[in-house]
Amino acid sequence: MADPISVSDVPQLANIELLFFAYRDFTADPDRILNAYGFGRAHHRTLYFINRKPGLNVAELIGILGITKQSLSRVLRQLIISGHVSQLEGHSDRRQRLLFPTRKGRQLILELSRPQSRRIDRALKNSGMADDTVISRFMREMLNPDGAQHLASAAGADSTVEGGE
Amino acid sequence: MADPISVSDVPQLANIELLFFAYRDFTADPDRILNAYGFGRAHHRTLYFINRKPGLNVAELIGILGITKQSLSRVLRQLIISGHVSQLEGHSDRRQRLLFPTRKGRQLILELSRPQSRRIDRALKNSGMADDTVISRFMREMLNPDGAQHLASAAGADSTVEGGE
DNA sequence: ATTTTTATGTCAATAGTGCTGACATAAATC
DNA sequence: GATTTATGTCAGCACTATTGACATAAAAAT
Repeated sequence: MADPISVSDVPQLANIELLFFAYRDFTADPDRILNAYGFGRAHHRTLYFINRKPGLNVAELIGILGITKQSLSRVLRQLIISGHVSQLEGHSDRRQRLLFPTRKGRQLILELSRPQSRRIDRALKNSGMADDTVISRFMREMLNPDGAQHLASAAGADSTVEGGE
Repeated sequence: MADPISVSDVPQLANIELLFFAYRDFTADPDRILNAYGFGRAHHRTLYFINRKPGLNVAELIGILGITKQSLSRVLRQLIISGHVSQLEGHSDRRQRLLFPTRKGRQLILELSRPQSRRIDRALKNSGMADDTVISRFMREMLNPDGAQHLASAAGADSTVEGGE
C-alpha cells in the first residue's frame, strides 16, 4: 500500500475537510426544523430566495436556484398550498407569476435562518473576529467568477426589487 | 406586503447566502468530474474518507459519513467493482472489512481534490491572507461541539488537534 | 391579423442518495 | 452452546434532481 493522498499532494486538504463538516453542521439545524414541517432543503432554498427578492418571477427563481422548472414546480406548489408563498400576476407581463413570501413564509424563513445566523455569529466571536469582513471577503473569493450575480445584497447594501405593491 | 426578513432580523443573512453560493461552487468542480466517471457525491465522500484513514472498517466509515450501512453499501460496492477501493480482512477481528484506496482510487481523489484546493488557495490569496489560520479557525468554530471528532488530521500533522489550550 | 416566441405548467420516466425494516452469515464473546 | 457483533442484502419508500414531450395563454414579431 502506497501513501494516501495527503496535504503534500493537496495543500488545502485539511480545509476541504473542514468545509465539508462545517457545512454539514450548518445545514443540520434547519434540516431538523424543515422535517417537522414536512419540507426538505429545496423548500428552504426556494422560500429563502423568494423572501430575498420578493416579487421575482419563476424564471428568475429558476436561474438563482440553478434547477429546472420541473424540479421547482413540486416544491413551489407545496409552498403555495401550505400558505408560505403567494403568487401575483405580472403587472406588465400577465404571463408571469410574481412570487411573494406570505407572513407565514417570512416567519418560517426567520425560524430557519436564526440558528444559522447564531452559528456564524458564535464562530466569528469564538475565533476572535470583531466583524465579518475577513470571512465575508474570503467567501466572496470562493465564488465562481460570475457567481456574485445572484447575491441580492451581500453586505447590507439593499437592492431588493420590491416594486410599489 | 410587509417587509421581507432581512439583516435587521437575521444579522448574518448575507453570510448565510454567501456560504450557500460558495459551497455550491466549491462542489461543482468535483461534481463535473464525478459525472464523467458515472459517480456522484456519495462516491466522492466515501472515497475521500477511505483515503483519509486507510484501513478503516465499515462501521467507522459509516460513523464518519453519518449514513446507514444500506446507503453506504451501494456506493461502496461500486467503488470496489470499479477498482477504486480494496478490502482486506480484519487482522484481529476477521469479521471486519478494512477499506483501502487503490492506486486508481488515490488518483481519483487527487483529481477531485485539486480543483477544490486551488479554489481555496486562490480565495485565501485574493482576500489577502498569508495563511489559512483565520479561515481554518473560523470553520472549526462552525462545527458542532462534538463535530471535530472526525477530523482525521487537520493540518498535515497526523496527530491530534494541534494548538494546545 | 396571423404567426412565432415566451413564460409557465404538467405528465412521465429516470437517476442518485438517503431512510426504515427484515433477514442472513460468520466470527467474536459470554 | 448461546448471544452479540460486524457486515451484507433485499425490499420498499422519500426527496430532489434530470430530460423529453406536450399544453396554454399572452407577448412580440411579421
